[in-house]
Amino acid sequence: MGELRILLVDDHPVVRAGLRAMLTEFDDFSVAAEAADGDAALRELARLRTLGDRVDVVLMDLQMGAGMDGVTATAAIRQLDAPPPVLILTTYDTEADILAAVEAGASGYMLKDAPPEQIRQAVLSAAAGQTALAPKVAALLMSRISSPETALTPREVQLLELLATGLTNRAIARRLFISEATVKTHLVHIYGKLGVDNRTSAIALATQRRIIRPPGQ
Amino acid sequence: MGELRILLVDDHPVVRAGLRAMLTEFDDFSVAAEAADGDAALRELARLRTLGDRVDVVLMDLQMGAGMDGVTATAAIRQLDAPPPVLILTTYDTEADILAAVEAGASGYMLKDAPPEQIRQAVLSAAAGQTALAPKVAALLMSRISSPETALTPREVQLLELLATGLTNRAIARRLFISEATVKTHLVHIYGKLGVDNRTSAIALATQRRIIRPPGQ
DNA sequence: GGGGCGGTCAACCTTTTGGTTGATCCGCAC
DNA sequence: GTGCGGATCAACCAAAAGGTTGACCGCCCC
Repeated sequence: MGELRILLVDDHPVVRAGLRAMLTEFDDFSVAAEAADGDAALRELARLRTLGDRVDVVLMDLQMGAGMDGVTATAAIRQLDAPPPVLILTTYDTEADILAAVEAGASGYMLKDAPPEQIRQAVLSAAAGQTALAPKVAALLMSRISSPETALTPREVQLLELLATGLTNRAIARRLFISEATVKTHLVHIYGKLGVDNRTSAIALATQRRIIRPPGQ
Repeated sequence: MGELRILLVDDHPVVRAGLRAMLTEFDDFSVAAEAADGDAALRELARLRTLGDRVDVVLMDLQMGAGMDGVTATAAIRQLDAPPPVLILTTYDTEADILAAVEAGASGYMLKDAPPEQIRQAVLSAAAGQTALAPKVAALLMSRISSPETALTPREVQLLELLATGLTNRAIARRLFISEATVKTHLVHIYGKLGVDNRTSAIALATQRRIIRPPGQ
């Protein structure tokens, strides 16, 4: 089938240059186009299609400084006719990121610290319509489906979000029109599920796991 | 003086490949060696020196998955005889990172989302013994010295970082080999400067103002 | 050598938070 | 209709955090 045509999506010029160098070192890949965010990726994809140009794999970062993020872009790409497979290549292996990416239709999830050969193999797998997961990612998914009892309820997540803005129990109670006692009850449940025993580590852990956004967007 | 010899230190093979490609595209730079963490960087530096090989600039990431982190490595390099200038190239522009790097003896602080030309210029400046700061970093430092009464001291920033990881006062005290009383004193000062009155809002505000990185990143 | 500042510590008190037990109400599933 | 889980609330106690006052030391600067 000749060389594989790749669309690189990453907001860092350094990373794009690295992927380009790494993939084209052996000549089974070529870079069809580059984009710095999701919007640009969609534009490039549309442009290439009108040119009759092929894209076999989209290599997509998740964290994009500005513009459309990787998950949204992935979902948008999968809405197209005969969409190319999207392989996520990112820095973080957090639960929420992975779940969101898979739900959006990604066909793989690799980490940037992977050795070049692993990344090349993943691109090949994606192009062949197979899925490719980094070992760490696969392990995390397995451990998660085996322990659903620690999932937070929507109300608990809402509490956690207010907690992270720095509100006291009383302030949270007023905000939600419930009593302080109820807030405390929710917090105890949250701490139990997260395996912590105070609000700051709850915030730290929930931020790490991408259950909530870091304070300040 | 011929081409500049550079030591690349970054835990991501992709990023190293990108920097290599980006810097050697025009032939005023050449890569003397690469390292995936601080320990390896020191080893490479020693090895190159015994070979009589020159290193004009060390290009260093701060967040290194395993091994010695960038700040520690920078400090160690600056302890050497006739140390090469160390240019930090990282993802985050938070006050804590910047202060720590400058204190460790870094001669510049660039962000990975910078355009290639800016990075090349920064490397040239560093090699010439000048300092090179990304515009965002420079702006942050300026705003800091223009309002010194509300500026946090390095020690206070350090406390704030530990605070954000979810540690209790006692745990912070043990970590820093000081008493709990001292921790509380620092916290009162921090709250006063930030205009808050509890630890969670201090974390929220400090994250928003990019004084510290969001927990777990 | 005096003054300011950052960092350290102690004692004391108030407020907030954490943890437990037990209870009511509601919606949904079997 | 019985049972279960989520959400609500109260009372109580223990622990942690917040706030104040005052103190000492080392360092740099004028």
